[in-house]
Amino acid sequence: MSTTEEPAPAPRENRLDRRKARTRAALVAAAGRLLAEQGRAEVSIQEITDAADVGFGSFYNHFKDKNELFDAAIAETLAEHARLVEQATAPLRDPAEVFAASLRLTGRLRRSHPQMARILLHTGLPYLTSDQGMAFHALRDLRAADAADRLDIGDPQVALACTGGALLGMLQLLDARPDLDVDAAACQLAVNLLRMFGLDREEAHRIATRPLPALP
Amino acid sequence: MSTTEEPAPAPRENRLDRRKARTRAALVAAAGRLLAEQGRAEVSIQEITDAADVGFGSFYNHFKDKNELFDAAIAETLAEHARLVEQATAPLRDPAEVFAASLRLTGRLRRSHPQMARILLHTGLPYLTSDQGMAFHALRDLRAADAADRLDIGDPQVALACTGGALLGMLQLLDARPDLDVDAAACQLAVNLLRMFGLDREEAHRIATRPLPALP
DNA sequence: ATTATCTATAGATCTATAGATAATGC
DNA sequence: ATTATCTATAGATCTATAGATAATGC
Repeated sequence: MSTTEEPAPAPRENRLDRRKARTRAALVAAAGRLLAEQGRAEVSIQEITDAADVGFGSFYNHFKDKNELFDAAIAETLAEHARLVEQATAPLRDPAEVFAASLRLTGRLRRSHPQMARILLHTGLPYLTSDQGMAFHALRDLRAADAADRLDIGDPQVALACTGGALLGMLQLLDARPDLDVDAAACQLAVNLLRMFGLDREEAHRIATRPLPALP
Repeated sequence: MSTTEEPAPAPRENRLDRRKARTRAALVAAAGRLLAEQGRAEVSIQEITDAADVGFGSFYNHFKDKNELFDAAIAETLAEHARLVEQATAPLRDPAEVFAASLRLTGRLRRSHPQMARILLHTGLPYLTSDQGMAFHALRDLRAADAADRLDIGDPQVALACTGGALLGMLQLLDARPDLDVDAAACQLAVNLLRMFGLDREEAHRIATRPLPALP
């Protein structure tokens, strides 16, 4: 309403703001932990606030309802996953290798970041058609590899659905069969998808067994 | 306890049994319809019995709780799907074509059997590691094609996870984007997976565009 | 003085059962 | 007489809010 646009309210973060942020973060973290073990419906707000060590009523200072919190927890997990893969694959030059390494790293989450793996798995399929995080980056990588003539992906949307679906199928397999060799399975997933997009068996295998950049 | 084993109690199905079976079937059918639209947690037992036009209390004559009913509804859907694909692919001789046709038919469920497609999608990933229905048949088909040297599937468990996951990813894509060409997408799914298992692009395309047997 | 947190509780579900009613068996 | 179904309800959640308490700002 004022004629001059407020340049920045400059809310000058104070201790109160930090305390509020801590409470919110505790709720989001607790929701993430619980979400890795159970479905949304099985968890009550009371359980979440208990796990976060926060008063029950405080919940409503931060979230309208349970879904809003779970959505925040999932968004955070997806962003963390994207950041992690992004960083680890940054040094790679070959687009096909970026693609393969992203798949292998995500398959290995089962060991390196079990909670994240569980949350990706339970969030699952609906996320493949959203345009945030993993799906967005995967589509970008696929297009890049196609443009560089390293992969032949056909319809990008179908390619993304197949890639993301196969990846989730693998996370499900690793979750259900804890005895499987995670690295070997992740490697075979990458081989399979490289072949899907036109590489021959030997080249796919070569690319999928290159040393994997360490996670941050 | 009796020394002679009862050969068959021969319960001689009477009208009472048939009425009971009808009530049960009405509950299962209603659960299927509701499950295609909403998650288990969002549906109350009252809603189910209303949709089935059955008294609330009757529910407990047939099921211990809501999950038991939903499990029955899902099991029935999966069995129906398996039967449908099984029948339609029975005349085919080439194992690679059986594989491709199964995928295409399932992708097309979106149009031919929308409720079934929704239920498969929502049941989703957990089902890939169970040993009933779809997963079981797909694994059998994959092994057969591998044994006949038509496909090169590598580790069967990984191959199944990739196949089932990609299929579910495609069902999700078709569900989220109703404007897509179902047939074209289903065909491309089949091409992608045939390539994953060693066929070259042209042969994959040829097999994936053969006339599809009609659904029963 | 303000703001976030906490405790306690009312109200809204939803489930599971008890008891009455209707349908079928014999 | 038996069995399934239906209606009604008690008891067990679980959510959302009101009001009290504690922490910080100024």
